[in-house]
Amino acid sequence: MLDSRLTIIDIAREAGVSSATVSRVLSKHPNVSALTASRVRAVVDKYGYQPNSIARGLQQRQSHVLGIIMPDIKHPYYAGIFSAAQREAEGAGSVVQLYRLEYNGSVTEEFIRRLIERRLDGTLLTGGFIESPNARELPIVLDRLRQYMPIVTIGPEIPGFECARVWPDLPNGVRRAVDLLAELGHKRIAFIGATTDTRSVGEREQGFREGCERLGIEAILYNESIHNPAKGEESAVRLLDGLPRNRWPTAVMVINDLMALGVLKGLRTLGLTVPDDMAVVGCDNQFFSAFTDPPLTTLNLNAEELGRLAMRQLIGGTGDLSVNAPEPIVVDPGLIIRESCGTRRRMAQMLAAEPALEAV
Amino acid sequence: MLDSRLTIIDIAREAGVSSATVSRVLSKHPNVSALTASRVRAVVDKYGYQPNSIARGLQQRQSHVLGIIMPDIKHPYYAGIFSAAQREAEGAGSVVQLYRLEYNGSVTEEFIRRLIERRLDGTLLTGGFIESPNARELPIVLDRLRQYMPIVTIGPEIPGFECARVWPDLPNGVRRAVDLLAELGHKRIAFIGATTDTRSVGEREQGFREGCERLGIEAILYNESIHNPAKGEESAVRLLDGLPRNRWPTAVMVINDLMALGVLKGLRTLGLTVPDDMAVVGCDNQFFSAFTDPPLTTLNLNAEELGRLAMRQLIGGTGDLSVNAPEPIVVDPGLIIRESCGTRRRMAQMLAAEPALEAV
DNA sequence: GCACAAAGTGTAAAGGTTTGCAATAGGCAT
DNA sequence: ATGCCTATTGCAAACCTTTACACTTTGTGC
Repeated sequence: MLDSRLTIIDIAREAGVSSATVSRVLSKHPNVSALTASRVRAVVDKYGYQPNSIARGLQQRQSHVLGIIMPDIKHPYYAGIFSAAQREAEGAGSVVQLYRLEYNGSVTEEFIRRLIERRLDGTLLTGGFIESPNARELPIVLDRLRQYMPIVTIGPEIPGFECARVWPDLPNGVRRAVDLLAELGHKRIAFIGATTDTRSVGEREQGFREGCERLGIEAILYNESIHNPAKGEESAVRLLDGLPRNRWPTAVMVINDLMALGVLKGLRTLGLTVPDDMAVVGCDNQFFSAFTDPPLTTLNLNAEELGRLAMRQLIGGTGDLSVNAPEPIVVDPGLIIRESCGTRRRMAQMLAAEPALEAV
Repeated sequence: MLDSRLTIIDIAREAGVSSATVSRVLSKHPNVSALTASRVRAVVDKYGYQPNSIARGLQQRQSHVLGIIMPDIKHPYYAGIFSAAQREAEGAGSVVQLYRLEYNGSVTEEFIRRLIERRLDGTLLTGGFIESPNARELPIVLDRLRQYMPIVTIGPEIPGFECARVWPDLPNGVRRAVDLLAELGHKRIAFIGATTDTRSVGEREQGFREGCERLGIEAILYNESIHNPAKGEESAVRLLDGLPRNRWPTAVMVINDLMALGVLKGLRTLGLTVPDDMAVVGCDNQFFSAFTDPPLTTLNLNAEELGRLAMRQLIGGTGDLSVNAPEPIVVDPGLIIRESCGTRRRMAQMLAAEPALEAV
């Protein structure tokens, strides 16, 4: 770890100029003669000198580092956001740091302390913790954070805290899925995975209720706050076991694809065929969803689009305190129609009628 | 963004002490009286002062930032590594930054420049780009990077570059899977997804060959360098189409679970039943793998374990240039036996015989 | 009372850049 | 020649901490 100690002053001395000049050469400042520039660059190359971005950060009072707060990078939804956000930041010459905050965690003073300390240029915030309906002190803590850096969130509005925001319009997406099922002739639809824990789940449920109500469809809500395959399997079985045969739904919407995977398995063990005995619609469009048996109709939340747009806002300075919170950017989930929801023929008709639907 | 300008000197003035004392209070230096400490802390709290870690980093010549270089955070394997590494770093008071480097990218001067500039405390390196057999200049570039910071890699050895390393022992894992298939009576096994692109694939293939050879099993290699579900489906069909019925394998190993998902689908469309007509074994143990139809027998690469161990090395300073490269830490992939490889009865016997096998 | 140690605190330098301002030099019109 | 303008460069302060060193108190053992 030798030449890491090489400073701009060493380069300046060697090139016979002042450190100011070297700095100007390196940051492509116009006011420097071509001759000097080339001489400086030669010395820089000769020693392989790399400017110290920490010192630069101190001087410029910006770190070119952006923080991303999310619960679980292993979840493909968050991974998609993170990936796209990182790419966007990279394009702007910045780098991203991940700050993990568990699903059920809360944004404490101590937590934001870590962010402030780092003097980040901004923070992108997403995950269940900003959706908890009983996070009373959340707006206060976030206000404090905002004194130090711009904030952009991905998700539903945080009551009492206005900021730049990108919003996946889940109510609309789910409503659209309900529309599809109605078109396919379903009159009684179940919703698996309802919970009051987080608002983005609440939004799906809300979209479901509204969609059903509007079309006069009987809505059956099945509560389950853990949304994994195992619980999906269990839920499917319990839901149907708990109903007399003549009250069974003919279609189920599942809160996410992971859980839908389990639902498919549960239905299979009950001897039901999807979609003939029961249509299934998921939510998330995970990469395995096109390869379930049968392939899963689902909502595409456009995680990468969300991440890209949010990061773009952050970099563009829209998250700045001094600017009034702009209207949220709405990202409409696309409905991805595969086989789990009904016949190919019907699909083809739908696609012809509404080109907005995506088929994959 | 007001009080972000508050410095340690302001606090010192307000508390009637010197900045040195404030610094000592904040970094819990012992030589400071309880009285002074409490007075300083009161002022700190009153103004909500947060030390500037950039200035600290400059002074201490360490950033408490660690870099992670990997191709694709959306891939669950890398997400697992990243997640565990982040957690480990967080525990040590550091933070991680993601530097993306595409699967087929190469570690250029320009790329490491970005890392050096940031004065990271260390780098964790993993992904296909360090496995490319024709990356001639890789050791040179990495040597340069190492002059600035410790490096730990996850994966096979990089020829010509010694460093701390965590290695998922794929040959052994695959060999073990072959053993299992042999035990189950298979005499002809295909391997789908062979390629010469990256060495970690090569390692799997090598393990497969060796395993088969040792047991006198006929090995059929099917080359395909793209490892996604669609290619899996196609590969399964082509493999079997290309062989006379009496030369068909009775089992296939697939390079990863994602591709195996497609293989399952391909076999289904061919009218074959898994595992009765054809046993299938994947590799990765992705979270959907327990919910395919039938559930997939697979190798668990222990991504999180890999990430944790690598980061621990990095933090522990084992990646330091001055230390000779230690023996690599070997992580043995666990064989996860589900239904896609054969009968439950046989499984139970296996499990009883070798407790090292994991069942999920 | 004295020598000495220990504890607590302050001073100032250092860490590596960037940048406002001043200085210099050269070009050009007068 | 003179004065002015512009292009180029250097000087030095500022960014905000940490820490080696020095100094002052206070306490202890004799």
